Amino acid sequence: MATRTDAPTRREQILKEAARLFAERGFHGVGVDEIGAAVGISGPGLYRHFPGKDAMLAELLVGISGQLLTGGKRRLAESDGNPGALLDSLIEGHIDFALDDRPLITLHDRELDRLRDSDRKLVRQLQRQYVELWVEVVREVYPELAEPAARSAVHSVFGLLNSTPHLGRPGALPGRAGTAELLHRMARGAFAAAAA
Amino acid sequence: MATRTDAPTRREQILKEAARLFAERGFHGVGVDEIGAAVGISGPGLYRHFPGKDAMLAELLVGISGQLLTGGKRRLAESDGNPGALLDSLIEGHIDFALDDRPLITLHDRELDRLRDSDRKLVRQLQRQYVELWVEVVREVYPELAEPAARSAVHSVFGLLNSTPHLGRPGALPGRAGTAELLHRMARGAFAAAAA
DNA sequence: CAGGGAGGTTAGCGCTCGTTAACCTGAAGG
DNA sequence: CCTTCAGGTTAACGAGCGCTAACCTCCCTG
Repeated sequence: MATRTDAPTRREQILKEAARLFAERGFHGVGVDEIGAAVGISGPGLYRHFPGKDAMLAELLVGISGQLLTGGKRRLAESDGNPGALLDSLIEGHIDFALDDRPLITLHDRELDRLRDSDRKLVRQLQRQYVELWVEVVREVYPELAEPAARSAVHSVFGLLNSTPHLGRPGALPGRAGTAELLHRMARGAFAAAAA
Repeated sequence: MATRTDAPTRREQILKEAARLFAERGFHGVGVDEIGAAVGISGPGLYRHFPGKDAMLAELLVGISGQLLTGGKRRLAESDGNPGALLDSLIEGHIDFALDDRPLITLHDRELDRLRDSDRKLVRQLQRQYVELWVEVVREVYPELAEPAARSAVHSVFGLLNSTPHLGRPGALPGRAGTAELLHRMARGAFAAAAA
């Protein structure tokens, strides 16, 4: 990913603050006035950048799902053919995302139902592709794992990795690197145990 | 747990349906008219049973946290001193709850912020006690695990076990027993890997 | 058999919130 | 220097929702 050095656009500011607020108090729990206030403009000014409140949520959720899938595909493409290393890479990518974008992770499985049908279908499709990518890799590493069990295991490991929002806010733990490593070990251990 | 044979009271019906609706569409996303309709009465009739919509959510969340903690304490009291068996018992109890009361599990970590301060504090306190109970048992089984890491591991395993709402709705997997066993193995494997 | 409470009903109030309308302003461009 | 337009502003509308008021109707009980 190219490192951004230029200042974020107003649109990006809005999306970031909206994500934070939606994660904190839920989509219906946040008013447009609050979102506006969070970026220094007031209420209806948002409508110069988005057609409506729903559109912000939609863009956030589609963006999340797309980013996860794109990252997964990139790691798959960069793989040297070692399934174990590829699974480690997928885990690492997911952990990075979960640790760096906690609000988005929270939204990801919490506000999907508030989307218009078309957007929801798109997000679901992206999510499914991401899961299937994992399932295939997991089954290469653990061939004795049947497909339904592998899919359940993947969903469960996502639950494990996505638990970061519930961890003490200011990394009261071993710090970011330590937390990442702990999560990584647990994910691997969970998969191994699933296949036992 | 004593098996209930008598019909559920109207109050219990309301709580059950409210839990389902809140889990599906969020607290703010559900109107009192819908909750009423779900139990065959209409809107304001609910106010014969609850002082308000907030009270329903509060009773649900306090009930969940209390049930989890009570169950955990009971298992602790019934333990024969074998920490490994006690941990298995805790895992089993949590899985039963996650599988049998999916909507409540969903609410548990999604709508806490909608509560009045006093209720939220109570729920948080119950949750904390439940976590600490697990942390102590985990550290007996894996003494090499430092306390912060153990607490993180417990939260992550909760995330793993609470992922059941994301699994295929009608147990498309190995069935309930198989799912429970898979989750159990993964939880154990995750703890073991955390301590490695 | 009167009376009262439990548990409903419908009408409607008041507030919040998403959205639109109308207007303003500063900076860029010919 | 005038125009244009991106990006704001405030006022206000309309819908939805939580909740209350007022009323109704069984059923139980003294």
